[in-house]
This record gives sequence, structure tokens and C-alpha cells, in this order.
Amino acid sequence: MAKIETPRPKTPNAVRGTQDMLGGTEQAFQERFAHVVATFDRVRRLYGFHRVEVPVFEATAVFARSLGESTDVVSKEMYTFEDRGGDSITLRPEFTAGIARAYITEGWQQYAPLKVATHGPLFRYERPQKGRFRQFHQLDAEIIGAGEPGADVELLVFADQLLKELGVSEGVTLNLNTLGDADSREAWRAALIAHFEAHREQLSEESLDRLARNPLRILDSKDPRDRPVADSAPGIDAYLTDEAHSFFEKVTSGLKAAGVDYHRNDRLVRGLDYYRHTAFEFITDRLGAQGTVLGGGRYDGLIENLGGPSTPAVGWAAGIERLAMLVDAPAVERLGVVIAVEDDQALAAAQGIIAHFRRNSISSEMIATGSPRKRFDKALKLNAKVTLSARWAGEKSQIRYHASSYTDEVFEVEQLLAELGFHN
RNA sequence: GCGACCGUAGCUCAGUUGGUUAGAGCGCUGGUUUGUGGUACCAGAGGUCGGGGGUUCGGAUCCCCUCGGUCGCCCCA
Repeated sequence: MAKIETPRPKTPNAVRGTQDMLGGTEQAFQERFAHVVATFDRVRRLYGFHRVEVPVFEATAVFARSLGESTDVVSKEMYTFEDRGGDSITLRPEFTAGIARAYITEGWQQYAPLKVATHGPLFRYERPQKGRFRQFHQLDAEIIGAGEPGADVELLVFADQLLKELGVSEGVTLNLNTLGDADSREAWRAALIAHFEAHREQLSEESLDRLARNPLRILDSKDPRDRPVADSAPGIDAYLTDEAHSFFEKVTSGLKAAGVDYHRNDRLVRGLDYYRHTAFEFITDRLGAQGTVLGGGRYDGLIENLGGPSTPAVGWAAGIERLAMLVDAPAVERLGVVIAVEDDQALAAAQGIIAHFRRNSISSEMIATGSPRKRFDKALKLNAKVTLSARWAGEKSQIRYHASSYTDEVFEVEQLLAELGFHN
């Protein structure tokens, strides 16, 4: 008979810019990732932020109208597709727009001022590099319906405490700026354009392009050719209205009172169109090119742009992967008990014992493959608090208890369970 | 979207003037030391050398394309 060969199907690779994370070992990225999320969830409660969930995808208009049509995120980085019903859908590239939409459509206005927090995956079609992925994850915190500077301060203190509790605040500095209110921002923007126009010939090609689309971004250009012109450009301070000035004043004095260090960086500008007043980034030099670990600001105009009532709001987001790259891995939790089953006759007894442990909230594992010698070696490698071995002894199965030394005690199953406080 | 470097077993990597059946360590599977054991020894499984095309008698090795990875530009968390 001819042997029939079925071709082995090819396994598709994980999609570019996505990652699979396996936990369980020291320094495993997944363990650090989970640690970041757990810490966020704990600190978030201290500040009274409600956990919210919003959809991973939204109508495309939610993001296009919020972020600004001309931003890179909207114009070339969104995962947008038509669903089977013919609607244009976009995988969320950020949290704020979706939360703002929910605030309007779910009637959350009744809870204003509303403090909410969430975390989860976001999607951006970008070239992957260190600290940048196509599917990435963020922590997010927002205060909606609060126009007073105290909300900005609360959010910043929250962020500061989070980074400190994660142990990453060393080498991470808070860069703080104000973009003023609408009037301030317009006046400043006009002055900037005039300044850059006057020095066009000294700007890089990229900045000439920015001049047309998003002139503010020239300020934080990394191109050395742009730096002289960017550095000599007017700061916003001279264009701030009295209200905008006093708002920023209250934010900075609040930070000082709370003991949060910051660096006033009047070249700091944020990429998304919706920001007003306070803008900030926690930046480190330990992550290569993607140094911003947490960033955000005030977005008073956003909800109105989306068709809701005029509503002030502030918020920030932090990159979980970026934070996870900075934190020390937490100690992996050790198993309570491991049983090496030395022979198959003892298998049933071992299964019974394992079930007992697990029902009593003791994490346990059983090793029953390989040679007896190797089973025990494997059991030891799991580094449990207690290691047992089970083997058949005539009529009954016996369990050996291995503490720290070689002086083992031998128990019968019933005896062992009684010894450990379980009654069968 | 642009640039640089890289792509050999599950993992970390050897393997260049192109030349017989492509290697190691770890991991995995089985076994030995005739039971008290973590580090010893033996054996085995596992690779279309990312994929495709080209040059050549002959390509893991040279050329082109493509896909993927890493880092940077850009963008942003």
C-alpha cells in the first residue's frame, strides 16, 4: 500500500508588531506587564477612579473627529475597515475619544465630574521598534466634567504616585507646559507661523511639511537643523490670556504643594488636536527613541466637537509595555506543593492528594512523566514550598515528605493528609 | 512611508577563499548508575539553513526580490 503523505499545513506567523507573552518565569515580560496593570488598578482606587470598559472598536468618525483629520494617527495609522453591514469601523488607536463618546451616549453626564480609568489594547499601523508596537497596551485615566485646575493636579499626582510605586520614577521627569485656552493658542500659533515663515530656508524638509500641517510640532523637532529656529521661536507665555495664565499658575502651585517635581518645558507640544491648557509628558532616556512613558493633558473642546455639551476634561495615558520595560520583575509566586509520582501504581493516590490541596487553596502540581529519577528532578526544579514523592508500597501508596534535608519522613496517604491538617 | 544591521534545531548560537550524510550547549524523550534523588553518564527525536528566483558541476555561504526581526527617522504611550 502506498503511504499517503498529507502535507503539513503552514503555520502563519504572528502579525507584525504584535506579541505573545508567556508568564511564569523570573524576568518574564508578561510578569512585569501584569505587575504594571495590578499596580495601576490598586493606585487608581486610592484616587477614587471608577473602572470603565469601552469597546475596542468604534465608528471611524469617533476618532477622526476627535484627534484631527490631519494628524498622522488618523491619516495613516488607523486600522479602519468596512464591516459586513457596510459601516466604517476603526480599531481604537487611543482611549480618550471612545470614553468621551461613551460619556455622551451613555448619559454619564449625570455623574459629572466623573473620574474613570481603564486599560487594554490599542492599535496603530506603525513601523515597530523599541517601545512601539502595532497592538500595544495603555493605562488610561480621565476626569470628565471638571474645569478646575485641581483636576489637572489630581491626575498628575496620581501619575506621579503610580510611577513611584512601580519604582520607575528614577530617571523619569515630568515635562509640563500649557497650550493656553483657545484665544491664547490661536495668538501663539499665528506668531509661531510668522516666525517659522521668516526662517523657512533654515528648516528641514520635514519641518516645512509640518509648517503646513501642524506648525507647533516644529518646536520639539529632533533635527539639529531645526533647533536654532525652534529654540528662538516665541514661547507661549507672552500670549497667554490672564485666565490661561492664572489657570497654569494654579496647576503648578498645586503640584508644588503635593511635592511633585516637574520641569517647565515650553517647547513641549502634543500631537493631537484636542489639547488645551495643561499638557505634560513623563519622559525617560532609558527607552531609546520612545521616551514618553506617560502623557496627556486637558481637552476641553473635545466632547463638544463630538456633538456633546460643552464639557471640560483632562486625562492621560501610559504605555504598559514601556513601563514594563522599566520595572523590575516581581517575584514569581512559588507553588505550594509538588508531587513526583514515582510509579504508575501511586498515580491515583497522588491525584487524590493533589485534588485535596487545590480544593483547600494550595497551589499544586503533579509530575508523572519520564523516569522516576527525572520526575523527581523536575519536581525539585519547580521550587515549590513543599516537595513530595509518591510510590507504591505493597498494599498502599506511601508519600515521602521532603523538607530541606535528606531526612525524609514516610507517610501513608491518609496519615499525610491528617498530618497536614486535612481530614479525608 | 524612509534608512542601517540581522534571519541556521523549541531557545542561545557555531559553521566564509562556495565542495562529501549541517554542528554545540540548554530544553525535550528514553535509558544507565539495580531505589533517597537537584548538578553524573549513554542514546534518541527535532532543521525544505525565513521564503522565492538567479549565478554555478555544486549555495547555509555570492547576487536580486520578498517576508520577518532589531534599532533609528517619522509619529506617539
